[in-house]
Amino acid sequence: MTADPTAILNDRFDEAMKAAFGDDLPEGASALLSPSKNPKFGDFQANGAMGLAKRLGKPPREVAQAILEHLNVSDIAEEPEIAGPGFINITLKPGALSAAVAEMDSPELGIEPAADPNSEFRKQTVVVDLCGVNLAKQMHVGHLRATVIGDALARLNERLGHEVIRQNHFGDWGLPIAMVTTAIKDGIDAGTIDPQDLTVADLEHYYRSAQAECAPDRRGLAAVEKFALGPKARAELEEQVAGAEAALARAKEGLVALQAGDASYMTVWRQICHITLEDCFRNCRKLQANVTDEATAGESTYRDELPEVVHDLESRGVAEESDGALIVRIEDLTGIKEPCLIRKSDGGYLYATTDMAAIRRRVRKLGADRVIYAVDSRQGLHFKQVFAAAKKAGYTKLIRGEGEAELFHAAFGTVLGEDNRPFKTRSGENVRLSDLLDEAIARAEKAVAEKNPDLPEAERHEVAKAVGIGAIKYADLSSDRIKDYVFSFDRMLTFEGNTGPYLQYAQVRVRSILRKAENEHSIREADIAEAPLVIEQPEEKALALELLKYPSVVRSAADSCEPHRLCGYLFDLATSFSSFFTACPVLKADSDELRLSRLRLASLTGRVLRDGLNCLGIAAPERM
RNA sequence: GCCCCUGUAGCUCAGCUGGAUAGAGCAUCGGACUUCUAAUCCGACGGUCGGAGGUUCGAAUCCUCCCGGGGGUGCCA
Repeated sequence: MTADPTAILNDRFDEAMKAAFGDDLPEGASALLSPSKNPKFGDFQANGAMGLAKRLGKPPREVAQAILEHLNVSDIAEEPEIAGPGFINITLKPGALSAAVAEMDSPELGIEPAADPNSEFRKQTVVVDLCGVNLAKQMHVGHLRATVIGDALARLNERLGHEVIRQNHFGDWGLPIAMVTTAIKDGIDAGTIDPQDLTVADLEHYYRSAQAECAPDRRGLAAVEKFALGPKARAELEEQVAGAEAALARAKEGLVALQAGDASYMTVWRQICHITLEDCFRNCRKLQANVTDEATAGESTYRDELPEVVHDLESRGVAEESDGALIVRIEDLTGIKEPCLIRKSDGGYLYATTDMAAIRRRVRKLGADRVIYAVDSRQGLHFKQVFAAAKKAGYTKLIRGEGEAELFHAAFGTVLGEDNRPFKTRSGENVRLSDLLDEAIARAEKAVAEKNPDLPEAERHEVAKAVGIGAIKYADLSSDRIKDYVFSFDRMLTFEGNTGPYLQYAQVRVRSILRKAENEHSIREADIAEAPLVIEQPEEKALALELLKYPSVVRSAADSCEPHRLCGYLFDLATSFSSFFTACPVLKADSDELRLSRLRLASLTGRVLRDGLNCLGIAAPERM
C-alpha cells in the first residue's frame, strides 16, 4: 500500500476513465498526471482528458467532467476542478501530503530497488562503457566527460538496484601502440631509456615522437618537387621519407611480434600499460570516479576474438567483400549508406571490429540487457554502424529470455574554452586532467578559506577537494549531454545559481542545523525520525511536494541517460529548501511539535540531496 | 554533396511522451543579516523560442523548406 500521491491518483484516474468510457477507452489512454507547473493550479494536474477528447471526438471539458463523475479521490484530495480547455487540477489534503512524505522518509528514499524477475522494476545488467583512456597518453579534458558522465550513469543505475558492470575500454592495441612500444623497446635495448623510471609524461613524449617518425612527409616532398626548392631540401625530405618508411616497417614488425605474444615485446608493452593505467586510476580517484583495474577491458583483450568475429560474420553471410575490404551493409536497417568496415583490404582489423567483439562479449558473456556508451558525439556514425551490424549479426540477442539488448550511445559534446573553441592551453596543447583538477581544488580552497576561516586546515583541504571536484563534475553534468559547454572556473565556482557548491551548501545547512539540534537542544535523530509532519506554510508544502518527485526523477535520469535531469531537480530542491530555511524557523519554531516536524523535513531534504549528489558522483561535505 | 547535432532573455542554460501567462541562474536595479553558515532569501527589469509555411481546440516541442553554428562522412582510433 503506497502513500505516493502520483501512484494513487494514476490508479484512481485509470479506474475512473474505464468506468466513464468502458470499451470506448482507447488503448494506452493515460491521465497524464504530473505535478502542477504553478501552485495556483493545485498540486497535481491531469492533462489526459484533452487528448482523450480528440480520440473520442467529444468536447474536452465534457470528457473531463465524465472522468470526474467516476473519480474517487476524496480520501486524499480536495474536490478536483476542471480548468481551461480541460485540465483537471488536484489539491491534496494536508494529511495525504504528510503521509506521502512520511512514507518516502525511509532508507531507500522512496526508490523501490529493482528486483527479479517480475517486479515492476525488473533488475537488469547494465554495462557502462566509460573513461576510454589510451595507452601512453595522459588523461586530458577529452576524457573528463567520458569519465564523469559514464560514472554518473553507472551510479544512477546502481542506485536503482541494477547490476552495473563498468568497462574502461582501454586503447592498448593496434599499430600506433606498436609504434610506441617498438620505439621504447629499441630505446631500452640501446640503453637510452631506463625502464625503471618511466612516467606517463615520458610515454606520451615517446608516443608523439614515434608517431612523427613513422609519418612520411610526402606533402613536403611533393612541395619540393612542385616548387623546385633545391637539392638540399629535397635530400632532407627524401631522407625523412625513407626514415619514416623504415620506422613504419619496424613498427609493423613490432605489431606482428606483439600479436604473436613475443616475450620481449610483451614485457615492455605490459609495463607501458601498467604505467598508463596507474596514472588513469590516480586521476579517477582524484576525480572521485569509480574506475578501477577490474573495470578495465583493454582492446587487446579482444585480440583473439577478432578473427572469430570476422569469420563468423563472413561465414554466415552477414559481411561481404567490397573493394577488397570486408563490410557489413546496414542500409536496409538504418538507411545509412556507409557500411560498417570490419576488415581492411590488407587484412587488418579496425576499431569497428573490436567494438563488434565488445558487444558480443558484453551481451553474451557479461549478460548485458543494456550497454551504455559514454563517448564523444563525434563517434555517432560509428556507433550507429556498429550497433546495426551487431544487431544484424544477432550479437544483441539476450542470453536470458526473449528480445535484444539495448545499445545506447550516451553522446556528449565538446568542452569549450572561453573563446568558444575546443578547450586547449595557450600553446594549443590539450589541458591535462590532473592540472585541471588541481586548479579547481586550489581555487575552491581559497574560496573556502575566505568564506569559512574557522575551518581547521586539514578539513579545509578535504572540503576543497569535495567542492572543487564537485564544481567541475556538476558543470559537466548539469546541462544536456549532447551540447557543448564552455568551461569556466569562475562560473562553476561562484557558488551561486545552479552549481555544485550551491547544492553542497544546502546540504551543509541541513547538517549544521541537525548538529545544532543535537548539541544545543539534545534532540537526537531518533526523535526526529518518527516526528509527525506538520505541513502548513507554503514553503513547507512546496518543499514537501518537491521531495516527493525524487524517485521518479532518478528513474527518468537513469532511463534516459540524462543526469542533467537529476541536477535540475536537485537545484529546485535546494532552492525550495533555502526558501523554507529562510521563511520557516526550525530550531526556533513556535512549538516542539513544529520544531520536530521541520527538523524531519530538513533531515529528509539533506538525505535526498546527499543521495542525489552521490548518484552524480559528487561528495557532500559535513561543513564548508 | 549527403548525414547527424544545435539555434530559447544581454550572458550561461532548463523546458520530460504537444498543454494553462515559455522558466532558472548570472548581470542590472531595489529590499532582507545583534544568523538555524547571507556561499542565502524576497522582489523588479528583461524573450516576435533563428526565419517562413503546415498539422492541431492548443506548437519552443510534431512535419516541410530556408538561414546561421558545430561535427561526421569506406579501409586512423
